[in-house]
Amino acid sequence: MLDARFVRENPDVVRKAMADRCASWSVDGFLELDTERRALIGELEGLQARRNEASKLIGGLMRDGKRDEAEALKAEVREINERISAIEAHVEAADTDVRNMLLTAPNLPDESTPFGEDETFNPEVRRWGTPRQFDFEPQAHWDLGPSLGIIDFERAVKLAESRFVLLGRDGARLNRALINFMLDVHGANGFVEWSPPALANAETLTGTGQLPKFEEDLYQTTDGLYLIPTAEVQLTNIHRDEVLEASDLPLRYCAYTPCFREEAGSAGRDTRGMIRVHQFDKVEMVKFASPETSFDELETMVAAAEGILQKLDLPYRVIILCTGDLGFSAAKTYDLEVWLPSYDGYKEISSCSNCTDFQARRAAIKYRSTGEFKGSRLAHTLNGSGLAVGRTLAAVIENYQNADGSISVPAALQPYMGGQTVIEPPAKPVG
RNA sequence: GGAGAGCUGGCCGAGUCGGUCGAAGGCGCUCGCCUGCUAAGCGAGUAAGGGGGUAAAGCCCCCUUCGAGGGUUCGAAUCCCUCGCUCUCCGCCA
Repeated sequence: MLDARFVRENPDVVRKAMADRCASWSVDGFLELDTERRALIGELEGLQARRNEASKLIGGLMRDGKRDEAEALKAEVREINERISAIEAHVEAADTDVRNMLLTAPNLPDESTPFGEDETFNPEVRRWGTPRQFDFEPQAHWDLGPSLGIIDFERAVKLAESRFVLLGRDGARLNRALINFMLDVHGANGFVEWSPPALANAETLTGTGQLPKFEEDLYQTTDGLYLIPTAEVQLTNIHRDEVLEASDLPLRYCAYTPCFREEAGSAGRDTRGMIRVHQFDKVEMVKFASPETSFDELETMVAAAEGILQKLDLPYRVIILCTGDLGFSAAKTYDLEVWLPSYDGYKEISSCSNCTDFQARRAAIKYRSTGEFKGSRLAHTLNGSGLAVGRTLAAVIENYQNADGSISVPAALQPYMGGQTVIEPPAKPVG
């Protein structure tokens, strides 16, 4: 959420930010609602002040036994109250209008976020590793997985519907190995591990920005809870309505959770394999930082995500999202894209963002510092995948495949696979 | 699911025959004093959100908030109703 006062005082800055984002949020529409709201509040508070004053007088008159004068005042206050309740309804409506509008405004891009209309303008920052040259025709994971008996798309449809995945045998074990490996690496880097609920309430999802604007992307339960689309939601909201100590910052958290997404509006995209599915595993990182250090923390968060890919020896590149491609809550975002032979290109596997005070304002996440400043300030929140496990699994399968249809287990994962070094094709066809 | 107790400021915790209570006291914190150092001690200050005033930092005025919402009243942390959450006991259960 943007600061209403900032929008009021810097309309041109916000206008430019929205234009850069190709967002349709109307600054003028907001200013109009905001002005109306403040006028109504002024009117209401004037009446309330008079009522409070009169009530105090009544108290004194009653004590002094001046009943008649008190009764006259009471009658006056009754009248004031009628006017107050009439205006209150208007103020409430104006409050709701302003808040709703503010809740649908995306974050302001940081000045270091490059301008661009869409993803084709995202500049590449760096590459790591070299895509492997195969001396045989490499298979896509959606072919290789089923033939190895470690991914079963057809039965997943039977169990749920399309865009779900059933992992089996060494596929399930490899998936679990990846989760444990990622958590261990992040833990060694100082990220505190959590295991949060997979369901979240509306307030939580509003705090991180999924609600109210993106409800159609979420699975909702019959009693009003939502399946989390990412652990970012829970990790960030851990400190909702809290005041942190500056000396504790930055806080570095991580968690493994399943993630659930409706993928509304992406019909026809990435239809094959486990790249875009309704449920996937992810290890997520979240940081709480002071405004002074948050952009440095973003760099080290990207490095932490890169560390996983490097240890797995998977080629990748880092891009920075331009203004037109930036997510709703983010001021600056780096994407990590892993090399996928089946796509003959790089595919997003991690997204690391600094949301500055945008989520903190929604979720009331503050920090205080004795001596440095009075009161409390909004913290900055950051989040990043470290990494999307399903896509990592697909990348491992494709990049580590051998001519005989087997898969080598990356060295970093072997300790998590009981020392196993290769996943072999089954002796007889998988049934 | 049944019964009971509770939900107050950064934290703990007073506060019910409704008024001067945004709220005693304590802890913590800030500033100052004192003390070879430290600890202890002394004094003052210290909730959040919103609206307005001032050129502006400071500052000043006002409104709202004692789990949430509604009601009674001139006036509610205090009375009534509904809901949520926490705790204890019972039942059930991975």
